[in-house]
Amino acid sequence: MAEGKPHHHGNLRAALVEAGVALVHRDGPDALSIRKVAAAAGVSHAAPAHHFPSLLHLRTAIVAEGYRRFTASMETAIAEAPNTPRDAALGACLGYLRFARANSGLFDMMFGTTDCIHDDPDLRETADASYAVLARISAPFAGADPVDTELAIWSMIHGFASLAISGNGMHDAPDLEELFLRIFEALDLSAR
Amino acid sequence: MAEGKPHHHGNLRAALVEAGVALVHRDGPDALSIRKVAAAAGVSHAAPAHHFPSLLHLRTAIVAEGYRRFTASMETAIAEAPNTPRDAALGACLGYLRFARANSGLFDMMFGTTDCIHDDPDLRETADASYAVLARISAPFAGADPVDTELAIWSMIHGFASLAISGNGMHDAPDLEELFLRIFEALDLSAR
DNA sequence: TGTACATCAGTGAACGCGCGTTCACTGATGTAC
DNA sequence: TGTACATCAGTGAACGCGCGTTCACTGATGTAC
Repeated sequence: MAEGKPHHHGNLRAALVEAGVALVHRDGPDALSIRKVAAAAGVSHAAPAHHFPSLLHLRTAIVAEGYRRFTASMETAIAEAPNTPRDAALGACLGYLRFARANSGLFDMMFGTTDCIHDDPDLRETADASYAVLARISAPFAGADPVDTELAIWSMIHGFASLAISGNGMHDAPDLEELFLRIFEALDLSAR
Repeated sequence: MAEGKPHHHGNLRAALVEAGVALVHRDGPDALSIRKVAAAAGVSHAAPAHHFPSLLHLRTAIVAEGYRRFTASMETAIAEAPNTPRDAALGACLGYLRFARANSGLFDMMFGTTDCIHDDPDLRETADASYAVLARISAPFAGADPVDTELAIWSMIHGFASLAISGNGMHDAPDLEELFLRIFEALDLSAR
């Protein structure tokens, strides 16, 4: 009995984060509250205080979990098409886009103005892991300054994904991934 | 006396929008409330109800005002460098970036998950005017499908601006506009 | 094996706060006559 | 020019709500002996 249900609930902390992710998914970032999350996890509204000193801490943990899933989404898509550096870069972008579309509320918390504890070790670590994926797939195309290439690819997919989930500019696109493939062509990667 | 102070306050509606823009600028989109905006405009908290039936209406008016300033920012930057189609496109992007950096809260409301009355005629009109600027500067580079080119430029500058104001990826950049100039190079515009 | 105890996760009541909205009102404005 | 009146913007009190947080508590767990 070294693990699993060590006390009453059995890892309430993880259950709260999970409930928070679900709540943000359903009702958006602004709907997140300690009381709703506690209710969704089936505990009293005072219970979360034992795991998160404040709402800010809970939000931070949820955003960190977002980065974990974000990284996983990119890695999965990269693994599906690993043939060439270009395929890998495109794969990462498609993983990026899929995560944003499937988790728009979380995506908005991660990259919007929602404030978190930016010093939080877990948040730093999970966010850095996501950035590392982008740096890795950009490396083969690096010019004089690798950051330029990273930012070019990152800006393009981030902008596309953001616009897609906010409903701007692509109202009638039948297939967003197909559309992005064409947009991606406009990036002159090999020349750098 | 056909205009100016027609009744008590003298265009309280505009004053509330202005106060709302200032509040969002100082404290972010989540800080926006009818009561704070009324206080900032120097009226009682019940006064706004005569001009905005609900908070959603006020928010919508603020976002519409955001699009007005956004369009103006792009037009100003385009007018400063009108020599070539490429200069115009780059100018629009710099106007885009400057607006985002100077009005990050408003920018977030315009393109984030903040909900508005999307049917509102004023919002539709002001948002369409912004999109029209992007379509105009993209037109000279259009390939088979003009939307592809618009979206490529738009995704790139939108992503860059979003990442810049959220503090991701460009922590140590001394000059963001200079950095964007280099990123913009990666867009293969003439070839399309 | 049994007992006393420290630990700690979760409870439920209570707090004060800011919020959107409602409502009867006041008083200034502009107009009809 | 003066008077009665309709209009309407703004007031201040009141409402009910959901919120984060605090606090004394309960009761289960795990451990020392």
